[in-house]
Amino acid sequence: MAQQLPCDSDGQCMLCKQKPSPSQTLACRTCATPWHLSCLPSPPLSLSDTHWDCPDCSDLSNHQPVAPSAHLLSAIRHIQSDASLTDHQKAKKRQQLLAGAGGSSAEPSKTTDIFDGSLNCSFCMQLPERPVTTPCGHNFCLRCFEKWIGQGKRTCANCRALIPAKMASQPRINSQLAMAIRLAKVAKSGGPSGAPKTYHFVHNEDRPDTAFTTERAKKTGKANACSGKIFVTVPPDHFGPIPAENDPTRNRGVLVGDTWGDRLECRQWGAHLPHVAGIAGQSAYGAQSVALSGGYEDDEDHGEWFLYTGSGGRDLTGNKRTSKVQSFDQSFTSLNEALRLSCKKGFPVRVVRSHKEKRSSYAPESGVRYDGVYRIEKCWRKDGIQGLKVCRYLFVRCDNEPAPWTSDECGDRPRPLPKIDELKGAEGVTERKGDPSWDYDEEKGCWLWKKPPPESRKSVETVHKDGTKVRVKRKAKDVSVKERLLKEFGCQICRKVLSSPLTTPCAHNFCKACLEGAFSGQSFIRNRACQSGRTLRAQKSVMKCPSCSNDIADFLQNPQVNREMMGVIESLQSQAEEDEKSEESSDKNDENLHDAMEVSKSTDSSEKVLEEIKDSDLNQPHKRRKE
DNA sequence: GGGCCCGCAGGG
DNA sequence: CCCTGCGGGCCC
Repeated sequence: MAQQLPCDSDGQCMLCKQKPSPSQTLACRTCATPWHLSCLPSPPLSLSDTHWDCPDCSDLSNHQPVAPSAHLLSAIRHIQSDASLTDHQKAKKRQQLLAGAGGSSAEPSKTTDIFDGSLNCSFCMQLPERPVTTPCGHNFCLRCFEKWIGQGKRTCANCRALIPAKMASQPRINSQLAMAIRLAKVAKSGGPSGAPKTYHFVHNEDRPDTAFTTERAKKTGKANACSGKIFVTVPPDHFGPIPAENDPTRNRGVLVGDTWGDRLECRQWGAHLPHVAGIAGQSAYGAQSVALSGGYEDDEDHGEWFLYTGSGGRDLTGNKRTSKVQSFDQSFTSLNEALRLSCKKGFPVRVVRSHKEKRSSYAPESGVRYDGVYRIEKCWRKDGIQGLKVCRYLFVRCDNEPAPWTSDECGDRPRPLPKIDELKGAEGVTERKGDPSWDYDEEKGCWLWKKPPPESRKSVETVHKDGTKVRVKRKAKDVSVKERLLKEFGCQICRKVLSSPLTTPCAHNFCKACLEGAFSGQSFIRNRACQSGRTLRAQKSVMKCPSCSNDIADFLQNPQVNREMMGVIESLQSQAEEDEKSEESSDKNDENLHDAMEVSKSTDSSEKVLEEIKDSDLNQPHKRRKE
């Protein structure tokens, strides 16, 4: 092994004898020793990675009974950063690694079998649920750990090392370990031919930083900076997850667990746009996202559900942007009303958590993280901790991707509402009116828009390299719903409205039956035993997209029906039927003004549906889901 | 760590 | 145009 030496007390590298610049220096998270980046045998992927252990500390942890998956994670990171691999190859390598099969690559021969017990919770002896990791490198379930601390214990149950007071009072979930366990479970259950899941890793290194400061900004850095370019193409008032289709730079969308350094970077990827405010929304339209950043002491975080506090009531005199002290009652106006509207309609609300929330175990250790969509099940007002009225919201998670802190392989299922004690003293309790727009479909096994998402009231603005701005406006065309249904959702083989649509990675849509028919002469599902590169290539060469001739052999290996698209088609078809009925009735009663109005309303709403869908998220390769 | 206070973004 | 806002950097 190459010699490994850190910097000395003067900051000079003991290996190359040079004094590296701060940007070339990396501090170990465990012992805080600085290291010269370019003298490290295996430098971390990113400078902003604050979870880096120096070679001494990672060796140390390796000698201990439990290695907190440091090697495993660095191996995973290495695979993910290998630009020569396709996503599919990466997935395969990860599976090999996590299943303990050992890598064929020159990568660390040291692989950790996650199921060998070494990572287990010392209390329940199972793989930790919501894992927390002590500085001494032992893992526990959050619940088991809290129980232990609740008994007044302050030492590690495994090695008796002292647990830092900060960790005892406020343990934080090791979401990297949660993810590693999740991936390992997938690899194990999926077997060698298991589908490459849509789980992902965050590459900090490919995150452009284009925030800038103007002449008049007196403070340096991002304190008074202008926002950089918005990379995603969803309109600013877009509800719900941000799909791959609206992510032209990466073509992957914003995925649960994506983490950014600060609110400005989070903004650039569209997860939560305001760079100070905690709520994004419009009082007459709804709220799209919220940030949990610890700004309001009444907040209460339980991961899958949390109690959120509205904004306002603060004294901002003295040119302040935020304040700890409340000086007047909050009311359901402005942003608080926007949240209440999202509650009534059952819209999905994106949630980001910031490291600045110190009282939550579910907050990320650093930066701002996207945790998926939640619904607001109820809202009300109550007397806040400071004695004045605050608006309150019960958020419950309803995302198709698993939360960053869980090792469950699948996303949320509808869950019973938690019991909220403070509802007893609440005033103005508001609940949903009618069926929620975003809901769980038992048949399809996922969350989706049961009602069409609200039509965007804004345009998407793209800024070209030369600085010119282009506005992409929506245009309403006077075409029947039926006609446009065919146009937007027609199979590219049979030219009829898609039935059981498959969306290829190249974003072309076909009925399942049509595409299967097109390849009926060949083995449609590749033989599981035939995985050598040669066999693969031989079969690949004949499996091309009928529309664009792109190679779709990988996709055809396990094609999944685009359920979201299917849902929208169904909803549109029923809209079209309704329209037809309305037209019939209006033909009969065309002297009746009221009926005529109803017709125009109805047509209007179908138009809205189509407008929304046009710029929306459906034409993306379908993500795989658990059954 | 806590207090201060700035430009910016967006709602209305 | 004015008001609000769960940031962020700096100074102490």
